[in-house]
Amino acid sequence: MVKYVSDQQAWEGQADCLSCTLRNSVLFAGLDEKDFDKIHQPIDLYALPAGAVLYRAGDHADRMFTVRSGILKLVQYLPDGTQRIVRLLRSTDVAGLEALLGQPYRHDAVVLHATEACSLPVSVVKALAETNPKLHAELLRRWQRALEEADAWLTELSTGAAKQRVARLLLRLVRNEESSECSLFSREDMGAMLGITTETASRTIAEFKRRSLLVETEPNHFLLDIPNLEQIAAD
Amino acid sequence: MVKYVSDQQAWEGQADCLSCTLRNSVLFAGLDEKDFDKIHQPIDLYALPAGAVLYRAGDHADRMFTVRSGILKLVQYLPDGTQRIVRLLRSTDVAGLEALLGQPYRHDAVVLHATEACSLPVSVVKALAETNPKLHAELLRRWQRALEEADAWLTELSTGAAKQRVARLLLRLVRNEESSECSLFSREDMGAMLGITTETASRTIAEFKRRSLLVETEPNHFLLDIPNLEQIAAD
DNA sequence: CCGCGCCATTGAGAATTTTCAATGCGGCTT
DNA sequence: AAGCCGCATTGAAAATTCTCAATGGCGCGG
Repeated sequence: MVKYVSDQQAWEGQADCLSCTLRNSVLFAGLDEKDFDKIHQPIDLYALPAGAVLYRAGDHADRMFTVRSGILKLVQYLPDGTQRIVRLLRSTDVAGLEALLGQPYRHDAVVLHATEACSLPVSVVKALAETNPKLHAELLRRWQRALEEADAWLTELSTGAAKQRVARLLLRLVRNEESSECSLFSREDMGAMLGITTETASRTIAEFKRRSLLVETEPNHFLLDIPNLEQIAAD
Repeated sequence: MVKYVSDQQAWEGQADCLSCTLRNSVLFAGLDEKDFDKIHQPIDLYALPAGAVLYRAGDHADRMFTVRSGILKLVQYLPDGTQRIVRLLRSTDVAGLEALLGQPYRHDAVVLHATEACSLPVSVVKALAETNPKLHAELLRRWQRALEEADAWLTELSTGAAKQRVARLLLRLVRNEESSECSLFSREDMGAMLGITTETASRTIAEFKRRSLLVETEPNHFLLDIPNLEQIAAD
């Protein structure tokens, strides 16, 4: 079931940026109280279930989104309809940077794990960026981070055998986590991330489970054997 | 044979930006005479043969480069030493944007087809960008363009069968060209661009030649049968 | 409670790609 | 002129991945 952001059920109220718990790591990290006073359009907060669509490729882009929690996929399509997931967005990431350039969105942005996101009107970000050099520098860093992610997907997730790609994806998902816990996606989505078929993704995960490289604690929720997965990822 | 940019033989003198023939399409497009007067460090022009290295991943990044002609590859490495080409840079493209953020270069930048490039000291670009909003906006557009390229490599060049990928690469190389002429790279480089082996790249090109989808006019220089290649690329 | 639909899993054969080797063709050095 | 080196090409078998199909579990709506 697909829900658009405009769906009222998703709306959770207006964000209070000043007391935001992610204040220090988020796009607006460099702003102070005076800056926030300049914001005259509401910054809405949404709670979005898996499957919800933040925006679609080609849509007129009038806002950007800061992800507070959860996971989103950015999807692109080939002429023949094949879909390719080109990036994942997680806590503190920004979706829809292209809005700043007046371009339409370039991907479908779809929720994979239930997500909380703030909606930032482009006009607000533009206005603040013009007067606040910190925000401005932060925007550049965001662009660069997106680029690094894209490059990493090419080198790590689109190169080598299926087993290596799956192992690298798993490791990437737990990186920076204290535990080795990891909650996966549908096999179809995993395939679209790795440039392999759904069946190959399924077979690989199933094999990892049989080899105890993955232990399923709840449905689609796993503990990873990191050292051995690293071995596979490396070759 | 590898030549670094510092190699004196490559140096062709200082660039005269004001009378640059690419003036309107290049990073500095929005600058006027007054802006150029503010440039106190030389903008050097280099002529680089195939194989020359503009910079290496990890190098301290103190300048950016505008490509005037030729083709460069941006290369990243996997832990096991496998190389992956993540982007190609051509006329009017900018290499080394990460220098603006004070980060080291993230790729090796290596010349594939003899290249002319201008070397822009980061300090110059930074200073100009602070006072000139046009340059500033242009920088954002460059970042976005790099991101679009990276996404396109994922969806077009790292998805589907080898034949499709090769066909898409060929078409991409002649796009925006008046003729269907196209000068290729070593099979090894093509493999590294497409995530396939050197042999598969070679076999595919050889097959295309036998099928007259490619006609070799000079060594490694081809005329393309665009409609039929598009057919293959689509499926 | 039943039936249906979605999704993960698995099987089996076909197709593709990789791997390992060998060959041949310039161009360049000695 | 001979030998060498780098590179494209090709062969053949092995390995991987895809395709097409079937099965089974699970949740949800009727």
